[in-house]
Amino acid sequence: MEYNFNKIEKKWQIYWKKKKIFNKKILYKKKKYYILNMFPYPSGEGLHVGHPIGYIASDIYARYKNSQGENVINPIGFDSFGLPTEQYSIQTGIHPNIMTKINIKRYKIQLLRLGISFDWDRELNTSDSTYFKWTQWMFIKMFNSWYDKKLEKARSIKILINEFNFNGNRNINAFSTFKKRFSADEWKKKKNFEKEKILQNYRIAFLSKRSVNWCPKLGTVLANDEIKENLSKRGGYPVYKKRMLQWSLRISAYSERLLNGLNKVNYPDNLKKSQKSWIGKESGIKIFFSLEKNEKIKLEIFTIKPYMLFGVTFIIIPLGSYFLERKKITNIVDKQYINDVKKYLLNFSLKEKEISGIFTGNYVLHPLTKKKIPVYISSFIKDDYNLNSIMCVPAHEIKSYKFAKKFGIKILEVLSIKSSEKIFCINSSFLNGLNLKNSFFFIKKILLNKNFGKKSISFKLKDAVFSRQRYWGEPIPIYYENNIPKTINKLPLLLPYMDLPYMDISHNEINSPLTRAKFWAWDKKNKKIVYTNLINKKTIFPLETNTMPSWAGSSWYYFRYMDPKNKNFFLNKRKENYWKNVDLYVGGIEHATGHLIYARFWHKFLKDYGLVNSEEPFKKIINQGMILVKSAIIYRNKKKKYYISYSLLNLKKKNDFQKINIDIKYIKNKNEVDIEKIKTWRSELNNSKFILDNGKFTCNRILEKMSKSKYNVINPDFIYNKYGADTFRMYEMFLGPLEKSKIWNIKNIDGIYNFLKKFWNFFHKKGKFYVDENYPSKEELEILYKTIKKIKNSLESFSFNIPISEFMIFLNKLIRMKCYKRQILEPITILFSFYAPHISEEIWYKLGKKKSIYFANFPKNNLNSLLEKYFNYPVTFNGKFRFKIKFKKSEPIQKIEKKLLNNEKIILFLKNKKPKKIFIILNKIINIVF
RNA sequence: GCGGGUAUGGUGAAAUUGGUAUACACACUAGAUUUAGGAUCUAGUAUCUUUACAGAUAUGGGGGUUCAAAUCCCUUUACCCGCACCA
Repeated sequence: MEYNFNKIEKKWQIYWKKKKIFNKKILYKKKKYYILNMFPYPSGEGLHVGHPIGYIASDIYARYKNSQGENVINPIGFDSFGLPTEQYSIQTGIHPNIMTKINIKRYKIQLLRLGISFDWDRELNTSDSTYFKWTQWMFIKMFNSWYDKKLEKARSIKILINEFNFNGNRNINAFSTFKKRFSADEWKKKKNFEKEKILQNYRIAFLSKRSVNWCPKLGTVLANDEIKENLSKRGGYPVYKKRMLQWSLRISAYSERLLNGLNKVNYPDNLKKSQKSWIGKESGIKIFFSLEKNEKIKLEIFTIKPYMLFGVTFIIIPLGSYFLERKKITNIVDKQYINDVKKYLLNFSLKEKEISGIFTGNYVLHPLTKKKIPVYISSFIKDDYNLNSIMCVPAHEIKSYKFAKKFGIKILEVLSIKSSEKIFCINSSFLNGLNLKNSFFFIKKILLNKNFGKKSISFKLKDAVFSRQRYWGEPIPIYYENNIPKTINKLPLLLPYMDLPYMDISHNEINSPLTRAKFWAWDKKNKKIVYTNLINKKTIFPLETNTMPSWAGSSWYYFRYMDPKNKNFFLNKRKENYWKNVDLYVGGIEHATGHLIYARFWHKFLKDYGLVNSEEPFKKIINQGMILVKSAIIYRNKKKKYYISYSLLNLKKKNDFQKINIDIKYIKNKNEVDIEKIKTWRSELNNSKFILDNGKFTCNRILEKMSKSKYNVINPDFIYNKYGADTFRMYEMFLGPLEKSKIWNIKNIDGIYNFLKKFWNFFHKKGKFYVDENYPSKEELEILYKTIKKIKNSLESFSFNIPISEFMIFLNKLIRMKCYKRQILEPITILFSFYAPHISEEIWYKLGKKKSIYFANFPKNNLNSLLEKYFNYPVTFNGKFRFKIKFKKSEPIQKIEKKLLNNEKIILFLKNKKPKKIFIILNKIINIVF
C-alpha cells in the first residue's frame, strides 16, 4: 500500500481543527507548560525554510511535554505592524490594512500545513485594534509614570506632582535627567508648560530630541536596515542624521534590574553575555575639566581609564549629545554657533567613517597639569545622546589618533605596552612605572581627594526611541494642547484611513505620513477624531503624528495569549495566575538584545503596578541556528549609479561601488543575472545602465543568513508539495543540532522520505495493515527500551536531530528481526508522532485507537528490569582499542586484573613485555599501559 | 575595531559529556530484481601501505595536561552572525 502523504496529511489536519485537539484551557489539576515561538512578522514573501525550524522543534517539545501529562499551550499570532508592509504598499498601491490580511492568510496556510500543535483559538495580531488598544493603554501608563529609585519601581506621576507641590523635588530620588533643585513654591509659580517640561524629565514615556536617518532625495526617514555605506539601498542616495523631537521610553531606569534579572533565568550563556554587554554596566570615574574662560563651568567626563589622564590632548562633545541643548554649553559656544556647526557637519554628511569635526574655539584645563586642552564638536568618535563629552587619548585610541592626525593635535604616549599583561604608565608624573590596576586606584584616590572627580557607574543601555515617522504602526494616543502633550483615554485610537500613495516623495521636511492625514485632529469636548482643518487650538487640537515602533506590540504579546479575547482588560488576573510566564521561548539569536531587552523592560514595568506577578517574562530561551544560503550581490557605482558586471569589477575600485542584494530568483547558471527579468523587479533598475561582460551580467555570490532583507529566501511550499509535511518536519530536524547555523541544502531529503516510506511499509504487508499480537521477546523489549531512553534524553537536552537516527536504527533492527509486535510498535509510534504527527496519527488509527495519538502517554521504559549481568569491556592498549572481554558487572577490580594478566589474548598482545599499569574503570573500559 | 559562534570522511552529521572516533543518512561503486526507471533489495565505501591477513595515520593547524582528548588548557588560521565602531 502506497504512502499517500497528501491524503493522510489533509485528513488529519481537518480532524485536528474540527475536534480542536490542540486548544487548551486552564486545568488546575495539571501543571502548565507555556511554549512560545518568537512572534512572526507576516511579510509578503511568505515563510522561508528557516522559519519552521524553530516551530517544528518547539512543536516536538510541546508534544513531548504534553505526552507527559502537562497542560501545554503553544500559541501563535502575528506581529503585523511594520515597515516592510508599508513599503510594499507604497510600491503596489494596496493599502497596508489589506496587504496585512493577505500576508497573514498566506502565513497561516503555510503554518497549518506543518501540522504544528498551535492553539489557533489564541491567535492574535498586533495591528488589530482589540490588541493595540492595550498597547496604547500601556503607553499612557508609562506616560503617567516616573521611576522611584528609593522603591526601585515605577509609580504614578500624580505622586510625584503631589510631592512637588509639598516639598519641591528635594526629597525625591527619581531616575531623571533633571538635575536642578526646586522648592514647592518655585514649582507652584511655574506655568503649565514649564511644569510639563520638567515632568518630561521624569516620565517613563517622554519627549526628547533624538537623531534619525534622513534621506532628502527619498523624502523619508530610513531605518538602519535600509542604509548601506551611508547611502540608501533604494536608489543609493545620501543619508544624513537629523535631530527631531521624539518619544522615548526610559529603559535606562531599569538597567540594574535588567542586569540582575539575568541571574534568575535560564538563557544560553552567549545570549546572557550579549545582554550584559548591551546593558554595559561600568564603574569608573567622572573627571571635572573646568573651562579656561570661566573656571566655574566644568565638563564632567566619564572614563573607565583614568590612568590615561595625562595623555588627554583634546575633548569631544558628541554632536548628538543632550549637552548641546543645555545652557551650560551655550556658555561655551553660543547657540547660533552650535546651529552653524550642526549645519556644517550635516552638510559634510554624517558618514561615521569619515573624520569630521569642528573646533569650538574653547579650551578646558587639565585638572592635574592645568594645561589647555581644545574642545571639539564631532560625531566621529562617538555620537551618543547620553554623553556630555569624551576625553581623547590619541596615543592609545585608534579613532582619537585618526582625529588628532587630521586636526594636527598633539599625541602623547602615556602607556608602555610590552605585552597584553605588561602595561605600565609613562610620561604620567606620579603614575610612572605603575601597572594598570595600581595606577587606576592611585589616580582615582587623588582625583577624589582633590575633588577633581567623583565615583560613577555608567550604563551603556540607552533610552529606547519610541517614535516612528511611519503610517503603519500603532497611533500614539496623545494630542497637543498648546504644545503640552495630553493623553487620549478613549481607546483604541484608530489609524485614519489614508489614500495611497499617502507618502508624497516631494516633501522636503521630515514628516510622518500622518501629518498629511485629512482626518487627524482631536475634539477634546466630544472625545473624537475630527477633520484636521478644524483645528482651532481651543477645543480641537492636533494629534500626535508619529506612530509606535514595531517592537511596541511584540513587547507584551506573550501575556495576551493567556487571555486573547478579553474585552475588559489586557489580561484576566486568574488566567495570569495560572499561566504566569513563558517556560520555553524559542527563536533566533538576532533578537538577543533588541526584543529581549524591550520585552523584559515592559514586563518589569507591568510588574511594578502589580498587573502581573512574575519578574521575568521568559524562564528559558533556546536559539535556533540560522540557515545560511548564497546571496546574490550586484555592484552599483556610488556616483554615476550604473551597475557593473562582477566579472568586470576592478577590486581596487571596489569602494566606488555600493553592494546591492538582489533576489536570488533572478540568477541563472550559478552567478549570471537575468537582466530582463531583474528590470521588472524594481523600477530604479529598469532605468539604470548595466555594463555587461561579453553579453553577460554576473553577480557575486556570498554566504549569508537567509532573510527577506537579503532577498535570498527559499520558500518551503514546493517541499511540502513534493514530499509532504512529515518529511519536511523530519528533514529540518535532521539537518543538525537546533542551535547550530547550517547551510541550506535539499540533497539529503530523499533519505528522510525513503525512511518514512519504509516506516509506512513496515506496517503493511501485501497491501494490508498488519501487526503481530504476540508478546515480545526480551531482546525486542530491550531494543525498545533503549530507544525510548535515548530519545527521552535527547529531547530533554533539546537535541532534536538525534532521535531521528534512533528511529532509523530501531526500524532497521526490527526489519532484520522481522518483529511486527504491537507492544513494540505502539510505543514507538507515539514517539514518532512528535516528529511526524500525520503518518503516526494514521497508523495509530489503523492500530484501532479511537482517540488521537496526541492524547497518548509517553511510553514507559522498564530497561532496568532487563539489564544484563555482564559487561563487555573494551580493552585498549596504550589507549588504542583492540578487542572486548566480558566480565560480570559485580566483578571487583582486583579479580578482573588477575584474570586479565592470565588472558591468552592479552599475553599475545604484550609480546612478553610486562604491563606497567592496568587501568580498570568499572563497567566502562580497560586500558593496559606497557 | 569590539563582542559572540563554528570547524570531525566526497556531503549532512553521531560519539553515553574525558573512555571503542566516524553510528545514522546522503552520494558513490558493484550486484540482484523489474520492459524500463528517479522504485526496491544486498554488499562495499576516512586516508595510506597490503592480493589478503594486518598495520600505520587521521576530528582546521601547532603545542600542552592525562593511563586515556573531537571533548580540558594555550596558541593560530578560515568562515558565519551581531553591533550602541569604549572613545
